[in-house]
Amino acid sequence: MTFNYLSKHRSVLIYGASLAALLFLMKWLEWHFIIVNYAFELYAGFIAVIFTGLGIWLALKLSKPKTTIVTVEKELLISSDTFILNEAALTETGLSRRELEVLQLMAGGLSNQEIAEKLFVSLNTIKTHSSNVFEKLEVQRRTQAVEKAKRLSLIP
Amino acid sequence: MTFNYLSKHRSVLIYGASLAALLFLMKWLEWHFIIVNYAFELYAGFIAVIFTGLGIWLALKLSKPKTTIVTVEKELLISSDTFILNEAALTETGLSRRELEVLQLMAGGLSNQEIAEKLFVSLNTIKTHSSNVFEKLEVQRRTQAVEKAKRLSLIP
DNA sequence: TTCAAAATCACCCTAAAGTATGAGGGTTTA
DNA sequence: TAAACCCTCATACTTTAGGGTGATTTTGAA
Repeated sequence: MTFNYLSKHRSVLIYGASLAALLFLMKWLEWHFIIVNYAFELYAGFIAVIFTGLGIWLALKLSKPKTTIVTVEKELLISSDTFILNEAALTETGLSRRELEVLQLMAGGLSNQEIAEKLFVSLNTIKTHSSNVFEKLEVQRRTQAVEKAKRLSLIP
Repeated sequence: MTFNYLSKHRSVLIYGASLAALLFLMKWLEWHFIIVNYAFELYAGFIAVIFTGLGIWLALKLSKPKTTIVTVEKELLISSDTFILNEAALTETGLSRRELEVLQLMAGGLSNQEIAEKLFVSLNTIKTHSSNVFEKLEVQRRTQAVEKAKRLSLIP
Protein backbone atom coordinates (compact mmCIF):
# COMPACT_ATOMS: atom_id res chain seq x y z
CA MET A 1 0.00 0.00 0.00
CA THR A 2 2.60 2.51 1.10
CA PHE A 3 4.88 1.43 -1.71
CA ASN A 4 2.08 1.83 -4.19
CA TYR A 5 1.38 5.36 -2.99
CA LEU A 6 5.07 6.30 -3.14
CA SER A 7 5.49 4.92 -6.62
CA LYS A 8 2.40 6.82 -7.68
CA HIS A 9 3.87 10.04 -6.32
CA ARG A 10 7.25 9.40 -7.89
CA SER A 11 5.66 8.87 -11.26
CA VAL A 12 3.88 12.20 -11.04
CA LEU A 13 7.07 13.94 -9.94
CA ILE A 14 9.05 12.38 -12.76
CA TYR A 15 6.37 13.49 -15.18
CA GLY A 16 6.49 17.06 -13.92
CA ALA A 17 10.26 17.10 -14.04
CA SER A 18 10.25 15.80 -17.59
CA LEU A 19 7.82 18.51 -18.62
CA ALA A 20 9.93 21.21 -17.06
CA ALA A 21 13.11 19.81 -18.59
CA LEU A 22 11.56 19.75 -22.02
CA LEU A 23 10.41 23.30 -21.74
CA PHE A 24 13.90 24.38 -20.72
CA LEU A 25 15.32 22.43 -23.63
CA MET A 26 12.93 24.22 -25.93
CA LYS A 27 13.95 27.56 -24.54
CA TRP A 28 17.58 26.69 -24.98
CA LEU A 29 17.04 25.58 -28.54
CA GLU A 30 15.10 28.74 -29.23
CA TRP A 31 18.04 30.89 -28.26
CA HIS A 32 20.75 28.86 -29.92
CA PHE A 33 19.15 27.99 -33.22
CA ILE A 34 16.56 30.35 -34.40
CA ILE A 35 14.37 27.73 -35.88
CA VAL A 36 11.30 28.33 -33.85
CA ASN A 37 9.40 30.13 -36.52
CA TYR A 38 9.72 27.88 -39.47
CA ALA A 39 9.56 24.62 -37.55
CA PHE A 40 6.84 25.19 -35.04
CA GLU A 41 4.73 22.34 -36.33
CA LEU A 42 7.73 20.05 -36.08
CA TYR A 43 8.25 21.04 -32.48
CA ALA A 44 4.61 20.65 -31.70
CA GLY A 45 4.56 17.18 -33.22
CA PHE A 46 7.71 16.28 -31.35
CA ILE A 47 6.27 17.39 -28.05
CA ALA A 48 3.00 15.67 -28.82
CA VAL A 49 4.66 12.35 -29.50
CA ILE A 50 6.92 12.60 -26.48
CA PHE A 51 4.11 13.45 -24.13
CA THR A 52 1.81 10.90 -25.60
CA GLY A 53 4.46 8.37 -24.73
CA LEU A 54 4.77 9.89 -21.30
CA GLY A 55 1.01 9.73 -20.86
CA ILE A 56 0.95 6.10 -21.83
CA TRP A 57 3.78 5.36 -19.47
CA LEU A 58 2.02 7.26 -16.71
CA ALA A 59 -1.24 5.49 -17.31
CA LEU A 60 0.35 2.08 -17.31
CA LYS A 61 2.24 2.97 -14.17
CA LEU A 62 -0.71 4.41 -12.31
CA SER A 63 -3.59 2.35 -13.50
CA LYS A 64 -4.58 -0.38 -11.18
CA PRO A 65 -4.22 -3.72 -12.88
CA LYS A 66 -7.60 -4.72 -14.16
CA THR A 67 -8.07 -8.00 -12.47
CA THR A 68 -10.54 -10.45 -13.76
CA ILE A 69 -11.13 -13.07 -11.16
CA VAL A 70 -11.90 -16.41 -12.66
CA THR A 71 -13.28 -18.79 -10.16
CA VAL A 72 -12.49 -22.37 -10.93
CA GLU A 73 -14.34 -24.89 -8.88
CA LYS A 74 -12.30 -27.89 -8.11
CA GLU A 75 -13.96 -31.01 -6.90
CA LEU A 76 -12.47 -32.45 -3.78
CA LEU A 77 -13.36 -35.94 -2.80
CA ILE A 78 -13.61 -36.10 0.92
CA SER A 79 -14.03 -39.00 3.22
CA SER A 80 -13.73 -41.65 0.54
CA ASP A 81 -10.45 -43.03 1.82
CA THR A 82 -9.30 -40.49 4.30
CA PHE A 83 -10.12 -42.27 7.52
CA ILE A 84 -9.70 -40.46 10.77
CA LEU A 85 -10.36 -42.35 13.94
CA ASN A 86 -13.09 -40.87 16.04
CA GLU A 87 -11.19 -40.48 19.31
CA ALA A 88 -14.22 -39.10 21.09
CA ALA A 89 -16.34 -42.12 20.24
CA LEU A 90 -13.45 -44.39 21.12
CA THR A 91 -13.09 -43.02 24.62
CA GLU A 92 -16.82 -42.92 25.08
CA THR A 93 -17.26 -46.58 24.25
CA GLY A 94 -14.31 -47.39 26.52
CA LEU A 95 -12.82 -49.83 24.06
CA SER A 96 -9.30 -50.92 24.93
CA ARG A 97 -6.47 -51.11 22.41
CA ARG A 98 -6.74 -54.85 22.08
CA GLU A 99 -10.48 -54.77 21.74
CA LEU A 100 -10.27 -52.26 18.93
CA GLU A 101 -7.69 -54.47 17.26
CA VAL A 102 -10.00 -57.47 17.47
CA LEU A 103 -12.84 -55.33 16.16
CA GLN A 104 -10.82 -54.32 13.14
CA LEU A 105 -9.95 -57.90 12.26
CA MET A 106 -13.57 -58.82 12.85
CA ALA A 107 -14.58 -56.20 10.29
CA GLY A 108 -12.10 -57.78 7.90
CA GLY A 109 -14.25 -60.89 7.94
CA LEU A 110 -11.96 -63.04 10.05
CA SER A 111 -13.34 -65.75 12.32
CA ASN A 112 -12.43 -65.74 15.98
CA GLN A 113 -10.07 -68.65 15.29
CA GLU A 114 -8.27 -66.70 12.56
CA ILE A 115 -8.04 -63.62 14.74
CA ALA A 116 -6.56 -65.72 17.52
CA GLU A 117 -3.92 -67.09 15.16
CA LYS A 118 -3.13 -63.66 13.82
CA LEU A 119 -2.65 -62.19 17.28
CA PHE A 120 -0.89 -65.27 18.66
CA VAL A 121 -3.37 -65.76 21.46
CA SER A 122 -5.88 -68.45 22.25
CA LEU A 123 -9.38 -68.68 20.83
CA ASN A 124 -10.80 -68.16 24.31
CA THR A 125 -9.00 -64.87 24.63
CA ILE A 126 -10.55 -63.62 21.43
CA LYS A 127 -13.94 -64.77 22.61
CA THR A 128 -13.49 -62.76 25.78
CA HIS A 129 -12.37 -59.71 23.83
CA SER A 130 -15.22 -59.92 21.35
CA SER A 131 -17.72 -60.35 24.15
CA ASN A 132 -16.36 -57.20 25.76
CA VAL A 133 -16.56 -55.40 22.43
CA PHE A 134 -20.22 -56.36 21.99
CA GLU A 135 -21.00 -55.25 25.50
CA LYS A 136 -19.25 -51.90 25.08
CA LEU A 137 -20.83 -51.27 21.70
CA GLU A 138 -24.17 -52.46 23.04
CA VAL A 139 -24.72 -54.99 20.27
CA GLN A 140 -25.38 -58.72 20.13
CA ARG A 141 -23.62 -59.90 17.00
CA ARG A 142 -20.34 -59.25 15.28
CA THR A 143 -22.06 -58.00 12.15
CA GLN A 144 -23.81 -55.38 14.25
CA ALA A 145 -20.55 -54.52 15.95
CA VAL A 146 -18.85 -53.95 12.61
CA GLU A 147 -21.76 -51.90 11.34
CA LYS A 148 -21.83 -49.71 14.43
CA ALA A 149 -18.05 -49.34 14.55
CA LYS A 150 -18.09 -48.05 10.99
CA ARG A 151 -20.86 -45.63 11.82
CA LEU A 152 -18.83 -44.34 14.75
CA SER A 153 -15.69 -44.13 12.62
CA LEU A 154 -13.88 -46.51 14.91
CA ILE A 155 -12.82 -48.43 11.83
CA PRO A 156 -12.55 -47.37 8.17
CA MET B 1 -11.00 -10.88 -30.66
CA THR B 2 -12.06 -9.12 -33.83
CA PHE B 3 -13.84 -6.49 -31.81
CA ASN B 4 -10.77 -5.93 -29.72
CA TYR B 5 -8.61 -5.47 -32.80
CA LEU B 6 -11.08 -3.05 -34.36
CA SER B 7 -11.34 -1.00 -31.19
CA LYS B 8 -7.57 -0.87 -31.04
CA HIS B 9 -7.41 0.40 -34.57
CA ARG B 10 -10.08 2.96 -33.98
CA SER B 11 -8.26 4.30 -30.97
CA VAL B 12 -5.07 4.71 -32.98
CA LEU B 13 -6.97 6.43 -35.78
CA ILE B 14 -8.66 8.78 -33.36
CA TYR B 15 -5.31 9.57 -31.85
CA GLY B 16 -3.78 10.35 -35.23
CA ALA B 17 -6.76 12.49 -36.21
CA SER B 18 -6.54 14.42 -32.96
CA LEU B 19 -2.86 15.06 -33.55
CA ALA B 20 -3.48 16.33 -37.04
CA ALA B 21 -6.38 18.47 -35.89
CA LEU B 22 -4.29 20.03 -33.16
CA LEU B 23 -1.51 20.88 -35.60
CA PHE B 24 -4.02 22.51 -37.91
CA LEU B 25 -5.43 24.43 -34.97
CA MET B 26 -1.94 25.59 -34.13
CA LYS B 27 -1.33 26.72 -37.68
CA TRP B 28 -4.63 28.55 -37.72
CA LEU B 29 -3.86 30.26 -34.42
CA GLU B 30 -0.43 31.17 -35.71
CA TRP B 31 -1.94 33.01 -38.64
CA HIS B 32 -4.73 34.72 -36.84
CA PHE B 33 -3.07 35.82 -33.62
CA ILE B 34 0.62 36.35 -33.92
CA ILE B 35 1.36 35.04 -30.54
CA VAL B 36 3.72 32.28 -31.52
CA ASN B 37 6.87 34.01 -30.50
CA TYR B 38 6.16 35.25 -27.07
CA ALA B 39 4.00 32.28 -25.97
CA PHE B 40 5.88 29.32 -27.28
CA GLU B 41 6.35 27.81 -23.85
CA LEU B 42 2.69 28.21 -23.19
CA TYR B 43 1.85 26.37 -26.37
CA ALA B 44 4.36 23.67 -25.65
CA GLY B 45 2.91 23.18 -22.18
CA PHE B 46 -0.59 23.14 -23.61
CA ILE B 47 0.31 20.52 -26.19
CA ALA B 48 2.19 18.53 -23.59
CA VAL B 49 -0.78 18.41 -21.22
CA ILE B 50 -3.23 17.62 -24.00
CA PHE B 51 -1.19 14.78 -25.38
CA THR B 52 -0.36 13.44 -22.01
CA GLY B 53 -4.06 13.13 -21.51
CA LEU B 54 -4.40 11.54 -24.89
CA GLY B 55 -1.63 9.10 -24.05
CA ILE B 56 -3.31 8.19 -20.82
CA TRP B 57 -6.59 7.69 -22.58
CA LEU B 58 -4.90 5.59 -25.25
CA ALA B 59 -3.13 3.46 -22.68
CA LEU B 60 -6.27 2.84 -20.70
CA LYS B 61 -8.12 2.01 -23.88
CA LEU B 62 -5.53 -0.33 -25.23
CA SER B 63 -4.24 -2.03 -22.11
CA LYS B 64 -5.48 -5.56 -21.93
CA PRO B 65 -7.11 -6.45 -18.71
CA LYS B 66 -4.75 -8.52 -16.69
CA THR B 67 -6.49 -11.73 -15.92
CA THR B 68 -5.75 -13.23 -12.61
CA ILE B 69 -6.96 -16.76 -12.32
CA VAL B 70 -7.98 -17.52 -8.82
CA THR B 71 -8.54 -21.15 -8.17
CA VAL B 72 -11.07 -21.65 -5.45
CA GLU B 73 -11.21 -25.15 -4.15
CA LYS B 74 -14.75 -25.97 -3.31
CA GLU B 75 -15.42 -29.01 -1.28
CA LEU B 76 -17.97 -31.24 -2.85
CA LEU B 77 -19.10 -34.27 -0.99
CA ILE B 78 -19.56 -36.98 -3.51
CA SER B 79 -20.53 -40.58 -3.13
CA SER B 80 -21.03 -40.34 0.62
CA ASP B 81 -24.69 -41.14 0.41
CA THR B 82 -25.29 -41.42 -3.28
CA PHE B 83 -25.30 -45.16 -3.66
CA ILE B 84 -25.54 -46.62 -7.10
CA LEU B 85 -25.88 -50.35 -7.40
CA ASN B 86 -23.15 -51.96 -9.41
CA GLU B 87 -25.26 -53.80 -11.95
CA ALA B 88 -22.25 -55.29 -13.66
CA ALA B 89 -20.98 -56.87 -10.47
CA LEU B 90 -24.47 -58.01 -9.64
CA THR B 91 -24.92 -59.94 -12.88
CA GLU B 92 -21.39 -61.27 -12.68
CA THR B 93 -21.90 -62.74 -9.23
CA GLY B 94 -25.21 -64.18 -10.39
CA LEU B 95 -27.00 -63.17 -7.22
CA SER B 96 -30.77 -63.48 -7.41
CA ARG B 97 -33.16 -60.81 -6.18
CA ARG B 98 -33.94 -62.67 -2.99
CA GLU B 99 -30.31 -63.39 -2.29
CA LEU B 100 -29.42 -59.73 -2.63
CA GLU B 101 -32.26 -58.90 -0.30
CA VAL B 102 -30.96 -61.33 2.30
CA LEU B 103 -27.48 -59.91 1.82
CA GLN B 104 -28.69 -56.40 2.52
CA LEU B 105 -30.41 -57.40 5.74
CA MET B 106 -27.34 -59.39 6.67
CA ALA B 107 -25.28 -56.23 6.29
CA GLY B 108 -27.71 -54.49 8.59
CA GLY B 109 -26.58 -56.80 11.34
CA LEU B 110 -29.66 -58.98 11.42
CA SER B 111 -29.47 -62.62 12.42
CA ASN B 112 -30.82 -65.30 10.13
CA GLN B 113 -33.81 -65.66 12.42
CA GLU B 114 -34.57 -61.93 12.22
CA ILE B 115 -34.19 -61.94 8.46
CA ALA B 116 -36.58 -64.89 8.24
CA GLU B 117 -39.16 -63.05 10.30
CA LYS B 118 -38.74 -59.88 8.28
CA LEU B 119 -39.24 -61.69 4.99
CA PHE B 120 -41.97 -63.99 6.32
CA VAL B 121 -40.13 -67.16 5.44
CA SER B 122 -38.61 -69.94 7.49
CA LEU B 123 -35.16 -69.88 9.04
CA ASN B 124 -34.15 -72.76 6.80
CA THR B 125 -34.96 -70.73 3.72
CA ILE B 126 -32.69 -67.94 4.89
CA LYS B 127 -29.97 -70.46 5.59
CA THR B 128 -30.26 -71.74 2.07
CA HIS B 129 -30.20 -68.23 0.66
CA SER B 130 -27.22 -67.19 2.71
CA SER B 131 -25.36 -70.34 1.77
CA ASN B 132 -25.98 -69.50 -1.89
CA VAL B 133 -24.82 -65.96 -1.29
CA PHE B 134 -21.58 -67.16 0.27
CA GLU B 135 -20.99 -69.53 -2.60
CA LYS B 136 -21.65 -66.89 -5.25
CA LEU B 137 -19.50 -64.31 -3.50
CA GLU B 138 -16.87 -66.96 -2.84
CA VAL B 139 -16.70 -66.33 0.88
CA GLN B 140 -17.14 -68.43 3.99
CA ARG B 141 -18.71 -66.10 6.52
CA ARG B 142 -21.39 -63.44 6.57
CA THR B 143 -18.94 -60.81 7.71
CA GLN B 144 -16.84 -61.53 4.65
CA ALA B 145 -19.93 -61.46 2.47
CA VAL B 146 -20.90 -58.04 3.78
CA GLU B 147 -17.37 -56.74 3.35
CA LYS B 148 -17.13 -58.00 -0.21
CA ALA B 149 -20.60 -56.81 -1.13
CA LYS B 150 -19.71 -53.32 0.00
CA ARG B 151 -16.51 -53.43 -1.99
CA LEU B 152 -18.47 -54.46 -5.06
CA SER B 153 -21.11 -51.79 -4.42
CA LEU B 154 -23.80 -54.39 -4.20
CA ILE B 155 -24.95 -52.74 -1.00
CA PRO B 156 -24.42 -49.18 0.33
C1' DT C 1 5.04 -49.80 45.61
C1' DT C 2 0.37 -50.45 45.18
C1' DC C 3 -3.93 -50.80 42.83
C1' DA C 4 -6.98 -51.02 38.97
C1' DA C 5 -7.40 -51.97 34.38
C1' DA C 6 -6.15 -54.73 30.71
C1' DA C 7 -4.83 -58.93 28.72
C1' DT C 8 -4.59 -63.59 28.91
C1' DC C 9 -6.64 -68.27 29.28
C1' DA C 10 -9.82 -72.20 30.67
C1' DC C 11 -14.48 -74.58 30.99
C1' DC C 12 -19.06 -75.20 30.11
C1' DC C 13 -23.09 -74.48 27.83
C1' DT C 14 -26.43 -72.49 24.45
C1' DA C 15 -27.45 -70.14 20.33
C1' DA C 16 -26.51 -69.08 15.87
C1' DA C 17 -24.32 -69.91 11.66
C1' DG C 18 -23.01 -72.71 8.03
C1' DT C 19 -22.97 -77.31 5.07
C1' DA C 20 -25.09 -80.93 2.61
C1' DT C 21 -28.83 -83.05 0.52
C1' DG C 22 -33.35 -83.54 -1.11
C1' DA C 23 -37.72 -82.01 -2.64
C1' DG C 24 -41.98 -79.44 -4.21
C1' DG C 25 -43.75 -75.61 -6.86
C1' DG C 26 -43.23 -71.46 -9.83
C1' DT C 27 -41.45 -68.89 -13.94
C1' DT C 28 -38.88 -68.29 -18.00
C1' DT C 29 -36.92 -69.72 -22.25
C1' DA C 30 -35.07 -72.40 -26.00
C1' DT D 1 -42.62 -79.32 -23.14
C1' DA D 2 -38.20 -80.00 -21.08
C1' DA D 3 -34.30 -77.62 -19.11
C1' DA D 4 -32.83 -74.22 -16.15
C1' DC D 5 -33.49 -71.23 -12.71
C1' DC D 6 -35.56 -69.39 -8.46
C1' DC D 7 -37.92 -69.65 -4.11
C1' DT D 8 -39.37 -72.26 -0.66
C1' DC D 9 -38.81 -75.63 3.17
C1' DA D 10 -37.12 -79.69 5.77
C1' DT D 11 -33.82 -82.68 8.14
C1' DA D 12 -29.42 -83.72 9.89
C1' DC D 13 -25.03 -82.52 11.09
C1' DT D 14 -20.74 -79.64 12.02
C1' DT D 15 -18.71 -75.46 13.11
C1' DT D 16 -18.56 -71.01 14.94
C1' DA D 17 -20.23 -67.53 17.88
C1' DG D 18 -21.55 -65.84 22.11
C1' DG D 19 -22.64 -65.79 27.35
C1' DG D 20 -21.14 -66.68 32.01
C1' DT D 21 -17.78 -67.44 35.45
C1' DG D 22 -13.40 -67.58 37.36
C1' DA D 23 -8.44 -67.20 37.41
C1' DT D 24 -3.60 -65.61 36.45
C1' DT D 25 -0.38 -62.42 34.66
C1' DT D 26 0.96 -57.68 32.70
C1' DT D 27 0.95 -53.18 32.73
C1' DG D 28 0.33 -48.35 33.54
C1' DA D 29 -0.67 -44.69 36.52
C1' DA D 30 -1.21 -42.81 41.13
